[in-house]
Amino acid sequence: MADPEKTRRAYHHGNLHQALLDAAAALVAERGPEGFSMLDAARACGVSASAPYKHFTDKAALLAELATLGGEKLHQRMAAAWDGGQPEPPKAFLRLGHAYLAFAREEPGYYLALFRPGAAPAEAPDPRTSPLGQALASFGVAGGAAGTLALQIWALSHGLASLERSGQLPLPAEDLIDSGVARLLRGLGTERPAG
Amino acid sequence: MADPEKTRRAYHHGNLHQALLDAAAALVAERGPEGFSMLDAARACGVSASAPYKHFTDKAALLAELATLGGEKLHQRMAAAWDGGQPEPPKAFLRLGHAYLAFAREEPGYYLALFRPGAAPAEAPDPRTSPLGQALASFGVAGGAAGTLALQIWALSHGLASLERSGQLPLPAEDLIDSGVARLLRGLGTERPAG
DNA sequence: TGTACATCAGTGAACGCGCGTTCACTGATGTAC
DNA sequence: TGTACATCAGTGAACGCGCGTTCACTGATGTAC
Repeated sequence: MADPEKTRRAYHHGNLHQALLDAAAALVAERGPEGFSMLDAARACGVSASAPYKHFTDKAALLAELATLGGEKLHQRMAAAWDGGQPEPPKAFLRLGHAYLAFAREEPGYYLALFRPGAAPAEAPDPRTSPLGQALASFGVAGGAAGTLALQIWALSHGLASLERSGQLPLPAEDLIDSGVARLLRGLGTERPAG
Repeated sequence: MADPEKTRRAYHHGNLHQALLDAAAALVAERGPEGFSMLDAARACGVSASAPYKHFTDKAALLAELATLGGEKLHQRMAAAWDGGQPEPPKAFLRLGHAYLAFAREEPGYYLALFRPGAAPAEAPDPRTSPLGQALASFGVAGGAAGTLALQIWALSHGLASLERSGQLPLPAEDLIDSGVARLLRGLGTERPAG
């Protein structure tokens, strides 16, 4: 809500652009990606209904920027969690899953905007530069198996985050992702080549 | 659109109730759970704007019934796919995952209504009577492991269906769920008891 | 330091629109006798 | 079979509302000299 670092730049409102994004994220978190209005966002910033149009051409443009920022935030969290695989890849791998869950939990507005139905997520990130891709590579998983395993881990994380959000997980998501990723990795290890 | 079996009962409109649900499912599939309006649904049925209120007290009531029906449809598909584990559990297990994906694909309106953010999904179904619970039991998976594995498979299926819906799956969801479930099962098999 | 000017973030009134919902009504159907 | 009546699904006009967006404006800030 109050970011003292930024209020210093008090030109007129200050950073209405960022304030609107923050307000929109909060509203999306509360009421879903379609349940927010430009007027709500303006009100939350203490600004007139037309002010947002000085910063976003459109409601759609605001939502799109929210999604873009969400993608960046998620990537940053994942990269920080992987941290080059320190101190050892298995530990870092577990941090990756936790980072995904934490993002969905702590930034629900950005998370929902990013995965809102109909949001084109720019392009799929290059798996080799993504934290998950690096993690798998450092485990010696390569080729087709790396691709399928990465997608399965992603889907598992995403599914757990979604089910947790809708209150349908009777067990802690962290435990489930830890043991799930471990099972996927161990299952891959004992795979017959022709499977 | 035209279900000849049902048009026979042509009392006034016929089955406006069901027609409205069908129309709403189609609209939700197109524009998301919040992107549909009662007027759209009424228009799609060729009926005045106030007619729906003879069948649903509310827009929320219509959405809630859509979600309830979605839950039943999903359960029916899963039960039919499991089919008592015939002809052998591993084969039937694969059908389970495919049934989940098929539901999300073929009934997107019901699927989205069922998992819409903020939709309270009645109560969680009893795992022992759910097709997934039966399947795990017939594999000899029981106790804590059955619970975590069931949730992991559910999350994996749900995540894959979601990612496919938003066009982020570069590989066929069926292949990923088959190999993912196999890996989870194999990984569970080689688990140390203390893990 | 002081003045003149350009910039541009924010105002507030206004618009047209579609929505959810209500209400008194109409007219087709089903039922009792 | 025929008549009288109750039921209730659907009508259409109307309401108040919040929304997205526009537009001419104002007034604070930054810049040039």
